[in-house]
Amino acid sequence: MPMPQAEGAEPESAEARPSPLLTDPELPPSRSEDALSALSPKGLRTRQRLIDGARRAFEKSGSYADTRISDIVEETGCAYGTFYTYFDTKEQLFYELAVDVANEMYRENASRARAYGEDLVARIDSGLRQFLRSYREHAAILMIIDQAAALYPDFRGLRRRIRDVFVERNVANFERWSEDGWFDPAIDPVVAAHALVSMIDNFSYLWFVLGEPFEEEKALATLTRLWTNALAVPVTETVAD
Amino acid sequence: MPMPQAEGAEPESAEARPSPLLTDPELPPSRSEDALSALSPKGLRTRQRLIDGARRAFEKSGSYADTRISDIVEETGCAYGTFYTYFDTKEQLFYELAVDVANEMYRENASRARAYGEDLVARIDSGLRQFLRSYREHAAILMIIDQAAALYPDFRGLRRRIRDVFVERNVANFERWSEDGWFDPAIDPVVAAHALVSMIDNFSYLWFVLGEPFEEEKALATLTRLWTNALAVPVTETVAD
Amino acid sequence: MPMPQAEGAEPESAEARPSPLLTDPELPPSRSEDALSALSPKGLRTRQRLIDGARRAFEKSGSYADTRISDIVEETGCAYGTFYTYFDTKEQLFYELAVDVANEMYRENASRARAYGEDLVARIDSGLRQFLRSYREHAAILMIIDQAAALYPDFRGLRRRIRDVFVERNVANFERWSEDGWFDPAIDPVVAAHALVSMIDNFSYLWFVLGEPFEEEKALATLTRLWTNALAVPVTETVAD
Amino acid sequence: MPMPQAEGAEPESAEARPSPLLTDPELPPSRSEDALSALSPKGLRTRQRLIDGARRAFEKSGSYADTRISDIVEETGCAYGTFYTYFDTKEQLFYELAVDVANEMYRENASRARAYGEDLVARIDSGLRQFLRSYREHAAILMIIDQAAALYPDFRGLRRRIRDVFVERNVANFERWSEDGWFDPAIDPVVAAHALVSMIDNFSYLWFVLGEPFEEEKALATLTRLWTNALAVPVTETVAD
DNA sequence: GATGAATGAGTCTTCATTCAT
DNA sequence: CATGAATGAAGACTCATTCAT
Repeated sequence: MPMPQAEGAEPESAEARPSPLLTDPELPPSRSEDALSALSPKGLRTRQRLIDGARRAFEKSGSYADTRISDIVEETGCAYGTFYTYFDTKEQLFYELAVDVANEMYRENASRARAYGEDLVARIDSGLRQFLRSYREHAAILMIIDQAAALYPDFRGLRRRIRDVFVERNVANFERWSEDGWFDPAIDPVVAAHALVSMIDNFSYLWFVLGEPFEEEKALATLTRLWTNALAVPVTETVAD
Repeated sequence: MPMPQAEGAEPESAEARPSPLLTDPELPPSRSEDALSALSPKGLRTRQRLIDGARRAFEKSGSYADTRISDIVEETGCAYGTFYTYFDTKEQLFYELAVDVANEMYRENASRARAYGEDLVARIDSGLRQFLRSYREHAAILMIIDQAAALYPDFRGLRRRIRDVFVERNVANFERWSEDGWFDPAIDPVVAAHALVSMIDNFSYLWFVLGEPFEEEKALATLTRLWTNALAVPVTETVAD
Repeated sequence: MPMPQAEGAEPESAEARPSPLLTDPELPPSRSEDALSALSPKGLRTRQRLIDGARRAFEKSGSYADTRISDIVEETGCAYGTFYTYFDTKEQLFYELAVDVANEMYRENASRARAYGEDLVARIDSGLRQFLRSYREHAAILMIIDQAAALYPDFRGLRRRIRDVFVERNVANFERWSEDGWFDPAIDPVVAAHALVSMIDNFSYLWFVLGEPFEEEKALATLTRLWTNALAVPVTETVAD
Repeated sequence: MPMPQAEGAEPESAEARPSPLLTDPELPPSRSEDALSALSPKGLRTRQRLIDGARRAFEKSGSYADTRISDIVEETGCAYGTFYTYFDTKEQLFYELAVDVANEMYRENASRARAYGEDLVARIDSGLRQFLRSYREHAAILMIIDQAAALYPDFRGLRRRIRDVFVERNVANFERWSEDGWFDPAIDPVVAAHALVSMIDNFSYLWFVLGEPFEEEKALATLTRLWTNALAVPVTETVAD
C-alpha cells in the first residue's frame, strides 16, 4: 500500500509528466498505448465508464473474488459483451483500476505546493495528515489490491511499486540528511523508509479497514512524534529546501 | 497480524494457563468445547489431521479463495465427506486454524526466558528478533489470515484480536514507563503501541511475503533503533524488573 | 387434480380471455410478466424450450425428485448454465410447467361446443368422457404435480386451485339447480362438488397412473350413473341453457 | 390410499388372523418371517423402535426424500450403524412402516363390532365416519406412501393393495345386493366400489392434507347422501346381516 | 449386537468467457 | 461497436451405505 513521504521534494508537477506507475514496462496485462489510441473517442469513453463502474462495484462488494463481471456491467450500465470489447479478463480491468488509484494517491500526496519556511516537523505532520486522508478515501480499493496481491503474483509487483513511490521519496530525504550529517548513523535509510512507511500504511489499515477506533488528533500527534523521534529529527531546526 | 512486545513481563509461563485466544467466548464460528468433547479420540485425531492438512494446503496455494476443500482432503488423505463430518464450511475450519496459529505465535513470543539485568534496548532487540523469526515461520498462513480478514468481516475481529495480544503488552509497558516518568508525554501509549506493532508487522509482510530483500542484521539494528528512538527510551539505562 | 363439470355453461370461449390460472396474482414463484417481457424473442423461445424439455424429462422419469437439472437440459439440448439463465430452481420451472398443464386441461374441458338440447345425463356423460381423456393425456405430469404438492407446501395451493376450476363450475350448476328446486336438499353443493371431483380425479389416477385395468365403456357408464344418481338428477328431463 | 367399506362384514376379528397385507408373498423387500424370528427379543425391540422412530421422523418432515437416515436414528436414539443391522435400505424400512400403517387402518375400519339392526344408511354413515377419522389420524404417512408410490414401482403395488382391502369389501356387498335384486343394474359393482373409494379417499386427501376447510357434520351428511344416492340404496329398508 | 467414523458418487450452482446476431 | 444468450468447467455440499472397533 502507498505511503507518505516526510518531504515531497517534487519540482515537476505530477501532472506534467506521465505517472511512472502507469507506463512501467514491467506491468504485463495493461493495454499498450497503441491499442488505447486505436480506440474512437466514444470507445475511450465507454472504456473509462467501465473502469469507473468497476471501481464502484468493487467498493460495494469489498472483495475482489466476489465482484462479478455482471456486477461491473450492471453498475456501468452496459452489456455483458461490452466488457470483453475493452478488456480480456477481470484481472486486466482491475489492474488498470489499481494503477489509476495508485496514481491518484501519488498525486494527492505529491502535487501540493509546499509552503517554504515550514519546519521539518510541520512538514512531516502535514505529509502524514495527507497520507491518512488519502488512505481513508481509497481504503476500499486498497484493501482489494491487497487481496489481489495475495491472489496473483502480478499484483504483488504493483503493490510493491505503489509503496516504493513513497518509500523512495523518504529514502531520498534520509540520504540527503545523512550527507548533511543530521541523520542517526545507526539507522539505514532504506530500511528506515520501509519501516516508517509500513508503520503508517498498516496503521491506516487498522484504522480505516479493520475499524479500530482512534481519536484523530491524538493519533496524528503521536504518529508525528514517533516518526520524528525515530529519525531523531532535530525538532527545533527550520529547513529551507 | 501479531506483534512484538518491548518487554514481555510474563511471570507465569504461557504453557501453564490456556491461551486467551482459543477460549475467548466471543469467537463466533469455533466449535464449542462441548461439541469437541462429544467427539471420540479417533474423531478428535481426524479433526486435527484435517486442520493440519488444511494448513499445508493453504500454505501451498498461498490463497484463501483458491484452496479448495478437495485440496484439503487430498492433503489430509481422507475422503471428501470426512471434511463435512467435522466442519460445516471452509471458513469454520480456517477459523480454528487461524486461532491455532495465533496461539503458536503468542507462545513463541511470550514463553522465552528473559535475561534479567538486560537493559531495555537489549530486550527490545530480542523481542523484535523473536517476532521476526516467528513471522517468517508463519508468513504463509499470516498472509492468508489477512486475505480472509479482507474477505469476511467475521475474520476482522480475529485479526484485530491477534494483534491486540501484542499491542496490549506494549501498552502495559508504556503506561508503566509513563507513570515512572520515562515516557515522552507527547506520545499516547495506545496509539504508539498500535503504530509500532504496525511497523514491525507490515515490515515483516514486506520482507517475508512480498519478498523485499533486506540484510538481516542491518534491518534488525535499524528497527531496534527506530523503536527505541521513537519512544525516546533512555538508551544507557539498565532496568531491573 | 383437475375435474369435470356436469355442465360447462361458458358463454365466452376459453380462448377469448386469458386463463385465470396463469394470471392469478397469488401465484408466488412465477416470473412476473415484467420479467418475461424483458426477455428477447430468442430468450423467450429458449425459455419455452426448457419448459417443454422439462415436461418430457419429468414424464420420462415419472418422479419429481429424480428428475435432475441435467436431465432437463439434456432433453432440451442446451447447456447446464442456460437453465440458470431463466430459472432459479427446479421448483420455479416446474411451477410454470404445472400452470401450463393446468391451463391446457382447463381449455380442453371448457372449449368444446355444447350441443344445446342435450339432456343433462348426456352432458354429464360427455363431460366425464372429456375429463378422462384429458387426464389420460396428462397423467404423467399430473402425477408429478401431486408429488410436488406432497413435497412442497407452495404447490398445494396450485394443486387446490387447479381442482377449484372444475369444482367451481359444478358448484355453480348445483346452486342453480338448487334454486330451481331440482336438487336434493340433504346435499351441500360445495361438498358435493368437491366429492364428485375427487371421485373422478382419483379414479383417473387409479386407472391411468396406478394402472388398474378398467373396461372403458363399462367404466364410463358406471361413473355417469353414479354421478347422476348421487345428485338425484331427474334423468328424463331435457334442459335448455 | 385405503378406503371405507359400506358394510364391514368381518366375522373374524382382524387380530385373530394374520393381516393379509403383511404376508402377501408379492411384497418384495420385506424381511422374511425367518429372518425376523432369528432375532433376539432385544433385537426385535430395537427393530420396532426403529420403525416407530422412522414414523415420527417421516411425519415430522412430511417427505420421503427429505427424511434422512440420520433423522431416523436420531429420533430413535440409536447409532447410525444400527439401522443397517435391521434394514438393508431406507426403502425397506419404509415398506414395513407402510404395511404397519395399512394394517392399522385395516383394523380400525374392520374390527369394530356392528350393531345389528342398524339400517344400511346408518352403517354407511358410520363406515364413512370411521374412515375419515382413520385417514385424518394417518394423513401424514399416507401422503408419504403416495410419494413413495410415485417414486418406486414396488410401492404402487402396496398402494393398490391397501385400497383393494376397502374396495373388495364394497364389491362383496354390492354383488350380494345385486343378487338380491337391490342394485342398480346400470352400475358395475367393481367400478362403483373403486369410484366410491376414490371419492372418499381423495376427499380426505383434500381435507386433511391439502387443508381445504370443511364443516365436519355437513361434509359427513353430504358424503353419506351421495354414497347412498349413487347406489340407489333403498333408504327406508333395514337390513339384518 | 452396537457404534459412529469414513466413504465418495451424485447433484446443484456459479460465473468467467465466448459468440452469433 | 454493442448486445446478451449460451457455454461448461469448477467447486461446494449431501447423504445413503460401509466397515473397523
